[in-house]
Amino acid sequence: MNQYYKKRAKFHVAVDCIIFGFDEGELKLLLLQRNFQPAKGQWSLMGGFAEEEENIDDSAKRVLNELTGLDNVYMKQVGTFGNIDRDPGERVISVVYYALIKINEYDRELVNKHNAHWVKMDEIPPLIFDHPLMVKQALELMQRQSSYEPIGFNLLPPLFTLTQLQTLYEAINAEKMDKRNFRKKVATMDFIEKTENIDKTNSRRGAYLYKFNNKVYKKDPKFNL
Amino acid sequence: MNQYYKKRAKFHVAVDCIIFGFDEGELKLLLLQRNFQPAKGQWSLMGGFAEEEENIDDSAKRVLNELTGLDNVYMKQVGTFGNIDRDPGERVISVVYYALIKINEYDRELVNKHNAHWVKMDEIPPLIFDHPLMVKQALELMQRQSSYEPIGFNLLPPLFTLTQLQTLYEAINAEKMDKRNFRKKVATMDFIEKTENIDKTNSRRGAYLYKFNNKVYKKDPKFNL
DNA sequence: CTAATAAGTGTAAAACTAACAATTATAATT
DNA sequence: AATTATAATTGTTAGTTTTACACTTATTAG
Repeated sequence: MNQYYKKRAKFHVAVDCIIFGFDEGELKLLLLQRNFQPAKGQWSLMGGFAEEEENIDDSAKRVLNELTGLDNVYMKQVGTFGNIDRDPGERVISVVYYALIKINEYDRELVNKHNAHWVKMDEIPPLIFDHPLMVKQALELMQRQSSYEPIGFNLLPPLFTLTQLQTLYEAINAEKMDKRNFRKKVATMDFIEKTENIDKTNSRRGAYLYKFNNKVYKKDPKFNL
Repeated sequence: MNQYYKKRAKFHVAVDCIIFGFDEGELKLLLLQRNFQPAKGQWSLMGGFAEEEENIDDSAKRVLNELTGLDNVYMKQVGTFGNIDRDPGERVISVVYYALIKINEYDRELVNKHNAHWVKMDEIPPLIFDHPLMVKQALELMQRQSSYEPIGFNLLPPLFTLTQLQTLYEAINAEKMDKRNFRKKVATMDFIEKTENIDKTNSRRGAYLYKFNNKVYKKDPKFNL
């Protein structure tokens, strides 16, 4: 070990994940009702400790994968929570990420094993430690980013109707939008492409399915909703 | 120590500061030409290790104070950089903050002692480790935040002219603005208050000095420039 | 064939943004 | 005392974007 670093304090470092999903027209979080210590029985975010030979971003991916079985998930760092007493057990510095997942794709067995549940944003139970603050900051960050980057599509299936897309953004921002104005705006974004496919799940008439074309987006990456 | 945490890896945790200042119509960073190991002689951000009994936010404040002598400085966490090899000496996880300081108020002796220098944003020398990425992210975050929160005033003296204010925002966003449009917008923000004081530093005629009234802002916190 | 339902569509007023140049107040110079 | 130089201050118009608002269409279940 280099002389220089020798007598510096070292810290436990954890990652915590705010896992967003979109289902039944509502934004939801995947939360644990902890079936393990510490704080067994209480509600918390999914988390885990960083490991010796692992980039922190990879720790977050690993922890998310442990719960959902998913890879290649959109994740974004929210920030780091480093107050001395944030974990009453011992000092732990936590790096927080939010994840956007397609709610049909996760591994139900794993989720059951961890005793995790999807909870609507407005029905979040009391959470341990500073997890409520983490959720608040993650939501605010996600709301802001979703307005100028096309990250919302990570919450939708590959093909989606315009009604689904609008409902998603209404859920994210917790406010209704005008249907005609919304569709006018979408029509200006040529990376949101109409397909020939029609979804008849929600109407007799059926609705055209659209897809997000990332290649087209990258040519002229402007987005706002 | 709690049984639960026992065999977890522990990490060195550092903070690094991107210190913004505004001087001579330009945005600048306070950077170290390191007169200490490691990487002595090279340019870097001001940084330091987190201590055992210290919130991470307070570590950042302490490190900033060690260099500038300043307290009560506006600081914002940019994010945490946790790749295994980001510090070639040994693994160090770094929590990055940006700070906005009034460029007349810092302690010149301390700054000299650390061999720190103000560098224009477009003349930043090569920096060690992942510090260039940190600077890039800090600048982007600060630019975005400065557009919707009144943080720019932290870079100005308590009394400032509209020309100064405009030049500041032009420096932050690296783009010219129209003087009349800028002033029209400022006129709509009643928390930017005209005083009776006049500054004759830059013109024979003199320019009215304005101040930012945070109390008024808090009543109706909307800002965009 | 009727009823029910979600999908799909256009227009006009209002608000905001962007582009543009002359006048004013003052101090230094002649 | 008059002239000059300089930054500060001030409005208008055209263009663009945003908002508000309601009917028609396609389809299937009954």
